[in-house]
Amino acid sequence: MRPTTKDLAEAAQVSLATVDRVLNARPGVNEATVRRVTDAIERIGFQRNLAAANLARQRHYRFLFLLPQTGDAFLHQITDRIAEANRAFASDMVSLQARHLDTNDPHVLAKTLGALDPADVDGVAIMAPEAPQVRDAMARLAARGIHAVPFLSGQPAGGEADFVGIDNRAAGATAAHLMGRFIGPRAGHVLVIAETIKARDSLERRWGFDGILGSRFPALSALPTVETYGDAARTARTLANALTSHPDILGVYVMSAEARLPLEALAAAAPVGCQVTIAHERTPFTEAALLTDRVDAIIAQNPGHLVRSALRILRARTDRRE
Amino acid sequence: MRPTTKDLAEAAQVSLATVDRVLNARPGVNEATVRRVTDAIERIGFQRNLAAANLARQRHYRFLFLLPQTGDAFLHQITDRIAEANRAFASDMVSLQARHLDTNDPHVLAKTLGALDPADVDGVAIMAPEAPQVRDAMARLAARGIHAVPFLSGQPAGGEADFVGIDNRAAGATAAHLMGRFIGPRAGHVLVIAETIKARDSLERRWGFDGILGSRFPALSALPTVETYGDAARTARTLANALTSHPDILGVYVMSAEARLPLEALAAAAPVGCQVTIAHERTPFTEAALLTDRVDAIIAQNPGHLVRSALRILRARTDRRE
DNA sequence: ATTTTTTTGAGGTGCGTACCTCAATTTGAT
DNA sequence: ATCAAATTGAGGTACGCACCTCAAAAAAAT
Repeated sequence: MRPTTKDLAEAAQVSLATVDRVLNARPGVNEATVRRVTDAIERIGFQRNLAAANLARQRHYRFLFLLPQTGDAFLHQITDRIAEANRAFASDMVSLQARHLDTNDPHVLAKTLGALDPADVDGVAIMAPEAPQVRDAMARLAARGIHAVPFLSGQPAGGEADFVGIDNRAAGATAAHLMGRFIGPRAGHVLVIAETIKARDSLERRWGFDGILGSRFPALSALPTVETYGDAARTARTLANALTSHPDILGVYVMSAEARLPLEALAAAAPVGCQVTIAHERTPFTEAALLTDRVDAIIAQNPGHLVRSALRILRARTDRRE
Repeated sequence: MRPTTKDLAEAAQVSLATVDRVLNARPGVNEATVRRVTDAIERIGFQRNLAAANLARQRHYRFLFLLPQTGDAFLHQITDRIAEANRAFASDMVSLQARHLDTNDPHVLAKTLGALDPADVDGVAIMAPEAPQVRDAMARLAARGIHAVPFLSGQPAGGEADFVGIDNRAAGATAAHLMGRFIGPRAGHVLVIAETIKARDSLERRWGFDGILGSRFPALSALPTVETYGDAARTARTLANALTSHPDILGVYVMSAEARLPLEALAAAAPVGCQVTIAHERTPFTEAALLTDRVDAIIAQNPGHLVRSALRILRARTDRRE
């Protein structure tokens, strides 16, 4: 049988009240007594039953996902999975909610974070580009007892190194490897496209990409990142510009999660198969592009796993464990 | 406030005892009354509090991982993660245990499964090649109320389609894509190596590999699968044979989770860089091989995620949800 | 030695559910 | 109408823990 607080009290030769004081770090316990209890915890291998504890303190986990408001396919998958997880984990007393806002505007995001009430929310998963205001707002969140986790994109690991999503530097490096191998011995330029280079994920992918391309494939050189800002006209224009001023573009790396815009612009500007094309995230669009050879590789992450990972980390932080 | 059984009783105009009878499917309730309660559940959005329920019924989850006994690096990572998850989820009343046995011997495995007592174990994750005896043993397990999930390798989806691990057909297809693109326009043979082709994961990888290679890269043809049986001498011999009888081997696909044996044999039999080499699972060995160009690509899965997925599925099944 | 302060114990209540017993009520069969 | 069977209700105890109060005991200060 698993030891309970009662067993612990007996083993430590103290009362249940004292065990409770020690376990929940309440004041007014002699140092020596605390040690008696902690020793006993080790000795009998006591493990707090979190379900019972949460029941007693009526705890429920309320987590919020702050996401961009673009209507892209990958983001839809994420929100679907959030809704699914919300249903699946309802019996575990967790409720998940997604809120869409202009995550590219640090003011809006910081204001939203500032308005969060610890009485309503226990943790937030934030998908937004890095910005000083946001970082400050997150620090203030932590002070108010709301836990925040960078989700996919995001802020530098504040203190602890937990971040939900793939290793973006490694993803960029993989893209470079594939690009170099697929292109082969020819020499030329590679076009790199992002929604905005202000996003940390794009920066990290670019970093990983450049590292490998420079060291392993010196015949290829990557052009400065083209930014789409989610604007079709702008994307078409800058992309056409790049293609005409650099006729030797052998590859295109689309770093942003939403590949549709750049890929459509590319299809309009150049015939299929001229460039080795690598994109991110599996969506109906990228999948179709892969099958019709308009894309040569997709680097994808599983939306369901992403949501569950965020949930797992937020819950662990709320419980103050690991 | 979240509705409780008490609220449900009130909403359905019945007593708590009847609510309990309906919720736990106890006999002796009029059909019309059952409907009254289920309607009320829908109406007020009642969700059973699993933590409280498990507390009351003193439930704890005891799951067992049955793994091969080979000393390979990937398997070590898995067992490490099992131990880690065992620690991390102890406060959630789950205990994980790993047992190593000769999973290639269906008799041993079936006997082990047959000896499992529902009083000791709630669920099992099984990593073993497919075999009729094992499938039967799993069916009998289910009858005794012990839930089983194929882990990485394994049995066909018995009824439900849950399986823990990557989509092996897709992995094989990816390997073929990379192989074809890396090799380029040359024509020749590709060597495929597995520990044993009796394992379903190898079969599925082979299936996916052949599908893509045949349809997309007709210049390449894959040789019959070479089996290592985990035996170094045998591996070296058969591999050398294959290389001499087919001087035009342009690529090697190592399907087994333990790539070390085949890769060492390959290094001994052929100079580095003669063949495009693709393997599975990230281990210190394969990582080093990747960096020194003895391997061109690794298709990997995250051991921690694998273990947590198995845990999540086993727990869901034990709770009879989804 | 007395007072004050610190530390500890004893005991209770409640969280939401499971599971049990016994009586009360309703329904169906004769 | 009578009896048996089926159905429902009322109430209790338990699970492991949090959190509260009040008194008792021990230690420290005077």
